[in-house]
Amino acid sequence: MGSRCDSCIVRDRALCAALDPAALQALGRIGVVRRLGRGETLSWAGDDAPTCATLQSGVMKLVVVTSDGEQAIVGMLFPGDFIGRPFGGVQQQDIVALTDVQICAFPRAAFAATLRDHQAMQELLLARTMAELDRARDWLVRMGHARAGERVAGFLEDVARRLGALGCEGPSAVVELPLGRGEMAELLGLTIETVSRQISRLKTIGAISLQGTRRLIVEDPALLARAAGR
Amino acid sequence: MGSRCDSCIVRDRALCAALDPAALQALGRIGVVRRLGRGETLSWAGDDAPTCATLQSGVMKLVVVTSDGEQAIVGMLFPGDFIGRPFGGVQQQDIVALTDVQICAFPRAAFAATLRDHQAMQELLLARTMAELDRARDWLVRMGHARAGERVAGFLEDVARRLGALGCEGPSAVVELPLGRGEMAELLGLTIETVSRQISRLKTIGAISLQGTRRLIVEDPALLARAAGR
DNA sequence: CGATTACTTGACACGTTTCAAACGCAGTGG
DNA sequence: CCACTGCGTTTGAAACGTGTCAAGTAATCG
Repeated sequence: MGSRCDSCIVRDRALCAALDPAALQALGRIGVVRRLGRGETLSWAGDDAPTCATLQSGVMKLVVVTSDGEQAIVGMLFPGDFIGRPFGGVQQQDIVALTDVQICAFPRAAFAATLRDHQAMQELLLARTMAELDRARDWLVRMGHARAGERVAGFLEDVARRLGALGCEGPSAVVELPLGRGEMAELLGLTIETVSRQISRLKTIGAISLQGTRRLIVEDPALLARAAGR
Repeated sequence: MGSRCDSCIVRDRALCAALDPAALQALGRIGVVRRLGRGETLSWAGDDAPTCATLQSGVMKLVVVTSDGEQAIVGMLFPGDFIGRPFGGVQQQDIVALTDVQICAFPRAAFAATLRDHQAMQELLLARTMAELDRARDWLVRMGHARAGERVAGFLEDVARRLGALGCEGPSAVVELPLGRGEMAELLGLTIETVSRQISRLKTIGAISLQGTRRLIVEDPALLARAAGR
């Protein structure tokens, strides 16, 4: 374990450590900081997506509209994550800010050129994309085999960890949930009502508590993990 | 085992078209053909996976063992698909042959070196990995929001298409299913019984018929697509 | 403060799982 | 050739969990 795990700081450090300064400088020259407010859409599914970017702060979601008109969230982006298709291909999802976010945007052609000049960066991007694939497959297992209670508990655990609040300072942790109940339902393939019921259940067994509806306190991480089926 | 392979990825048209002959020659020099029988495991989850490979013929599955001891199939590999982690990272799934298969295996270090020498190949691999990610996310939507009937119909449609039998010759098509009912259940997050019932239902409405239990005939592709919810 | 939105809780219907049994087919030995 | 056995598949009945519909409560914003 060690220091603050998995938070954006360490992720950035991993990126920095793996890259030589020249590569970072090259990126800096073509990058532009952009801010989006909560709810704003960075790009739409089917767009030619002329920009790539890295997420610097905040949380975003990847959304697809299903054939029956419902929205399904197929992924979340946390600080340090990469956005875009440097070598072509169409982004299949809308990318929407769940909180106020700050990104560093790169024109696609320029970003691709920078990748070509800096092997290590391209290799890192490939390794990350494969890691993302593993994460998507983990969710696939969850969606296929986990009951509602396990999905909700697993999601809360995941968010707490990826926002850096879990496993860092003592037994309990506080997180501001980036998603409302409806969005959790879209992500987990459940209904709002079921999500709400499962959260209530986690409260009654003492795994978590809430301040308002969005501030989550993980009272008993072990209990939460067990509810998630791990 | 296995012999030299001069045209390891010839079956992969897209790859060939995108790559210059020098890159293909370079791959041919380091690649070795291997065959696996149905049921054999190429590599286990957690292995350091010292080889990369492309699948030349047959079908393979990616399997994870869940915490409760069940197996879940999180992906399938068809001819032309890539296997492995050229730049490190641990393969998180078992890779098992569903049929007799033929692969072209590359030592990881040598494959990585070849990628470094041939930019276009590495870019292609990245693009493919991102496409694979999209496919995993499509399944994620299915697993989250589709009913049992839609999952089964969607799966059959997908297999028929990826094995090249659909959309090629007229209205009906014949496919040898690479998975038994139990494996379909593992893939779709259902039980054997439910899969069986849904297949029976697709027969009664005339979308498909069966010869034995594994030879599938798509009688009405449009009807099958509608049952899949598209 | 009221209006609007988001969340929670309850009762019932529906679909999937679970448990159980029957069926069909391939391989084996009488 | 047939009965027997083992395995995968199909079918049936009941239990369970989640979705649906409806109402009530808490939070947010003007």
